[in-house]
Amino acid sequence: MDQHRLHRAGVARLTEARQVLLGVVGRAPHARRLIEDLDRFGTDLDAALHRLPQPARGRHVSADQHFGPSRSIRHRSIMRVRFAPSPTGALHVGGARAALYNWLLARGPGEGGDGMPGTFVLRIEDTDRERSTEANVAQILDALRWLGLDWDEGPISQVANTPRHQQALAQLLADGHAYHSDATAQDVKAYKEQHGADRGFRGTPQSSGAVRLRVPGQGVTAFNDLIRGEVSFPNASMDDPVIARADGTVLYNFAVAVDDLDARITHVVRGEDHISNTPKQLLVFQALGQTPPQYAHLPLLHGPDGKKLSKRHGAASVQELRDAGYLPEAVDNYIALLGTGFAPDEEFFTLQEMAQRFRLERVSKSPAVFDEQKLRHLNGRHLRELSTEELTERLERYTGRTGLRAAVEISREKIQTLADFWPLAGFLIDGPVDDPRAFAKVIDADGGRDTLSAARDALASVQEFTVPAIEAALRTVVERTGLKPGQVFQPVRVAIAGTTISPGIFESVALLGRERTLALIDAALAK
RNA sequence: GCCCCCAUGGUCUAGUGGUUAGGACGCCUGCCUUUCACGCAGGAGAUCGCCGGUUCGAGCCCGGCUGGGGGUACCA
Repeated sequence: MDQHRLHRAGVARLTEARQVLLGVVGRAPHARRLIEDLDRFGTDLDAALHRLPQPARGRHVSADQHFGPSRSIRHRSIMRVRFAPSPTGALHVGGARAALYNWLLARGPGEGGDGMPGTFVLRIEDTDRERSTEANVAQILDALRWLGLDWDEGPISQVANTPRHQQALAQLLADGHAYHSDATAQDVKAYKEQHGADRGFRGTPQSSGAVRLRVPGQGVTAFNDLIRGEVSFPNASMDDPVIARADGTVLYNFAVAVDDLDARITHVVRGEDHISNTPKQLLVFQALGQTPPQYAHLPLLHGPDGKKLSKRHGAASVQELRDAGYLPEAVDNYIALLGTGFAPDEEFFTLQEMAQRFRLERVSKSPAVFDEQKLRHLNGRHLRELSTEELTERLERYTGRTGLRAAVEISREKIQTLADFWPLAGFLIDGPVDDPRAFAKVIDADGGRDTLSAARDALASVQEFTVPAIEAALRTVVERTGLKPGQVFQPVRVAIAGTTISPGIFESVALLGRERTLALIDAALAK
């Protein structure tokens, strides 16, 4: 269709196409060749257009092996996406975001807004049998559930698909798309020293050894990344990748392609660290004679040092975030924000709202730095959205304590994470904490004890021990002494909480009750 | 080294040819006030990485450069 349009446009457009080529692919060798072709064929549109690949996304071009979005895929069926973590460790926030984006895609209004629900497939990439563990699998599933990211199919174990992998491998071996080779890493290195660093390794077929995929000597392997646009790799610079070990077990780049094919995945959305794996997988699809899915590579998440986020940057796993008292709602909201905007002037969203608004093509191309401060802020907002019942439940689960409801009620406006609760309100349940500095500064200070005992007397004579009555009594002390409110309230606070941080003082006193409050004040005065 | 990707205040983003470059986090000031937090009202902070080009006009288009990142495994 695009070719026809070009046809109609005539020769004049050829010059423009040349310009586009120059702009888009720059000085890549294959672009040079294409441009030369265009120049050589001049007005021979048919010949030139034959070489001119399908424009994708309006004006991107590619050459040779092109795997762009084809209309047949786009409109053929519902979107099938997958998240495929390898169980070699806990679920990282980077992985969590990849899972989230896939989930948003599947739960969203559908590609092109056709309203069709998508399917979210969960696959466990466990072909690295050295490092994969069952415990990690369990932990990853647990983290996904906690985040509220439910899947429609799976978890599928990649190793369970071994027979199919073997069958596909045999096929490639039989039709010459792959060959055995016992070349070692040293052999590859030596090959490059001899042929040049930008020369991909090409082995010679042998009767046994690992299996390598044949990469074409010429041309490029390109694809239209849904986030980045055209991405292309010169075939000549790619090594023939090893797709199966000498013992016959398959490797990642081969297994992924076969599994994505079998699961009829339509969109592969994953981290940018996979971008250079894509041509290898594309070549597997091609060797198998199959149409590949569309790809979208997410920018990586960085730590404050600008490097790929990892354990050394602190709370980098979902479990750690949970332990730090963050809410799944906030974690989802925050990591979704790291990479795309949902609205020009608002950032607070629920999963459902994000699913409605999420657009793959709007995802940022540049890496984002994980900023815990902002997560805290968002967490506070989500926390305040919760009903007191719900928040109490979560807090009781988090602290392992019960009977927190009343304390939660008077603390909820003052905490940003679940972890903030106990340091603020724990004294209401377990009694005052020990903070000698606060005691010295507030009670041992000039007049501290006098004020405190005046406050004690006032509280002792309150008729009904309610918040308004308590407040009235203490304010009377303020008036009578001529002190500032804080000078009266702080000693009481330190007496009952042990420290200067607590929920509202009247509320705290009321919750503790007269007996306990007076006892605590007496104890403080006696200290 | 080689292949690939990226580039708007400290951080996350909006902005696709004409804007005083918008919002959020953080920071600062004031209000509220009982500590903390919330809320409200203000403020500081960006030569839109640099240099060219196209254009009457460029953060937006093109090229080069620089910088950053990813990959470079018989790991995933």
